[in-house]
Amino acid sequence: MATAAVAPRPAPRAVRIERVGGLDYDVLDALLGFAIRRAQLAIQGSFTEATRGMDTTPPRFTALVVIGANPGLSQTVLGKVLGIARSGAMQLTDWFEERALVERRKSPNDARAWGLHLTAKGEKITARLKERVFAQEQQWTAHLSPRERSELLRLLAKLTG
Amino acid sequence: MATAAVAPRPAPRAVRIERVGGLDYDVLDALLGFAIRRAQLAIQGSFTEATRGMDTTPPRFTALVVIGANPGLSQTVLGKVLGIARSGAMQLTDWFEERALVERRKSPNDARAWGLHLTAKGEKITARLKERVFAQEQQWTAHLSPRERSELLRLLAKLTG
DNA sequence: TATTGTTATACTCTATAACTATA
DNA sequence: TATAGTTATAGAGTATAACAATA
Repeated sequence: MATAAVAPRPAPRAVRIERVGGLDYDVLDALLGFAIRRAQLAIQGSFTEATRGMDTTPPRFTALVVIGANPGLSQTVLGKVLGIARSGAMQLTDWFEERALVERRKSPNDARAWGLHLTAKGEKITARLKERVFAQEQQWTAHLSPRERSELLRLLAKLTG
Repeated sequence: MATAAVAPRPAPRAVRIERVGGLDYDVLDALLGFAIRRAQLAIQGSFTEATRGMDTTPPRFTALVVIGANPGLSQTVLGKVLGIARSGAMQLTDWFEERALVERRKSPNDARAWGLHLTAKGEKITARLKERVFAQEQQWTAHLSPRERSELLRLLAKLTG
């Protein structure tokens, strides 16, 4: 499908919300929602730094991992995993296919659906991404003891059911 | 500035990432980044439900609270609190001013800058939003014991430094 | 009828860059 | 020179709605 080389977009700047000194944050400091939002922006910044030059984003990473672990996945299910509409999952799949990371194959069970599969190149890149993302988590959670880290993971899982 | 009544946009659907049954999430389950992303989407969904009809979003809520607690705040500082560019803080301020929630007043110290202030209407709406958001947090964190909730808050704060 | 993938379209949020007026 | 606000423009990400093929 790719008719021309696609120029990788410039790396997005790492968003870092700094706490503004001398400012009254009022109720925000007591709200879990705000704390999670801050954490999300911070980790997204770390992710961007850790994967710089690899032209990826958190949803792309998630998609590659899930397709890798579930070969033959449909686009509809991919959308559900990511929490986006089918049309978005399709565009994402197009993006991967243009770069030869993912392949669409006819589903054996359902003639309407595609089954998604990583290509050899996709496997390699996914493996490299996993390494980087793990290293980044290591670094990002360096402030926490292993016990705190797993407790945080447990509490977040409990929260989202 | 408002020349015509502004139609409130339709309430955005509450995004809810459901865990897809029978799917292998591979390394994602061990990554704090993914857990936080899930939590962020979930709480954003709850926020949307809790404030339905009030035409707000998490950044808007944050802005109103911070302006309320720090009268005379400049747009530049507002942008820093939210982690967005100055131009974005300006558009947000325009949006508030069109709805008569926030007022720009000349800063006494710096003729270049505006000082932002809540109007009486803005105060009232901010107070109502705080109530709803608190009630939502209460409900959202019902799975957690008070100890777990404060531990989660502590760990997130430690994480983002 | 319902669902999969697709196309077309639109909108929100945010960024960057250049401009102005002050500092 | 640097900074606050502004303007213009652009892009990513995602949504909705309608359609064809298949279930």
